[in-house]
Amino acid sequence: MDASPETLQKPAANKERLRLWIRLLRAARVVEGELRDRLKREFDTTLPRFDVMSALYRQPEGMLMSDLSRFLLVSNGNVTGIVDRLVTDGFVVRANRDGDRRTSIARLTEAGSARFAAMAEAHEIWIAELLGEVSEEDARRLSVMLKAFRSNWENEH
Amino acid sequence: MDASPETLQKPAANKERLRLWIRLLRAARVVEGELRDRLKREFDTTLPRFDVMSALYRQPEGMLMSDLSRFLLVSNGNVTGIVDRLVTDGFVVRANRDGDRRTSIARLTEAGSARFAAMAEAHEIWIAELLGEVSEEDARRLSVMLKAFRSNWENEH
DNA sequence: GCAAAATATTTCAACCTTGAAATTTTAGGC
DNA sequence: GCCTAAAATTTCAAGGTTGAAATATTTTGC
Repeated sequence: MDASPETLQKPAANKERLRLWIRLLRAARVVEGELRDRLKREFDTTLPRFDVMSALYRQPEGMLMSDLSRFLLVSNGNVTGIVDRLVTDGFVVRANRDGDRRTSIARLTEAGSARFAAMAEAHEIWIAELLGEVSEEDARRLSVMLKAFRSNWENEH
Repeated sequence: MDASPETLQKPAANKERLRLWIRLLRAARVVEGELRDRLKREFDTTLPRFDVMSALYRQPEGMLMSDLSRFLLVSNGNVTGIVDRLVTDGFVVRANRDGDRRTSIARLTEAGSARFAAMAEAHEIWIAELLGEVSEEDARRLSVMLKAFRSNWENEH
């Protein structure tokens, strides 16, 4: 029926979307900033390190560097640096897959796994606290909406 | 009535909040990444530069460095660097307020203002495109929710 | 008036981030 | 079996980010 491209939609709707984006970004920054402070204070670590450990925690057998960067939506070079530092700290080890000497599989050490478990527990409580005023119903509705948004995006790109 | 702290809420609700946070963060990263690419490609600039210019555009008489960093939710030192580079590029100038030689007011030059106007126009179209599948009604509802979240946060901190 | 506290900004080291180039290794075409 | 293309990662320069220390200036208390 309506074949006009997205940019020719009702102008008021586009203003509303812009407002939504700005507020979403600010809310995300507020929460991220608070999480960063707490991770630093309580566990002497950073959000990027937490993210990497979180990804690895769910894959005990480890992840390729490229899978890690794709999953986290960051560049390859970025992951290299973060993993390097986690290795230095003894939380992650690198191995090769099969006989392929190009690949590098990162996985948590026991110390890394234990450390992440502690952080994840605190993290969940922090989020519950920070998003405490969002009702369960709102959270569920919003969450579904965002998942749909992501799926759509993935399919198109 | 119920005086239990946020962390003692219904566990299922907390899981739902955690899921919401993770999805919100990922959605924000997808959109931010796309905006970064386009700003780089079309205007040879960065998101932080865009943010600073956006803030200054709304205050033609300029902003204190500290107001800028508070508004953008970033550190003081951060703003110093970004403004330095915008000054080098001829988009921003610094001045002193009154006789106070501690303060530094940054404001857009004419070139900066013209450049931002062009970027803002493109930016609005991009957001309309990227969030095109969010209905106007959803956008409004979500937007109100996020504003309430922010207001609450500001009052508590 | 002056010393001390408060205010505004900058500087700096460490880390994060990207995108492009370089490196190393494997796979494919012939 | 080679040679070239493809794949996986690392390296690197430039910029972004924080938090703490340093600098410069103004205000306050006395």
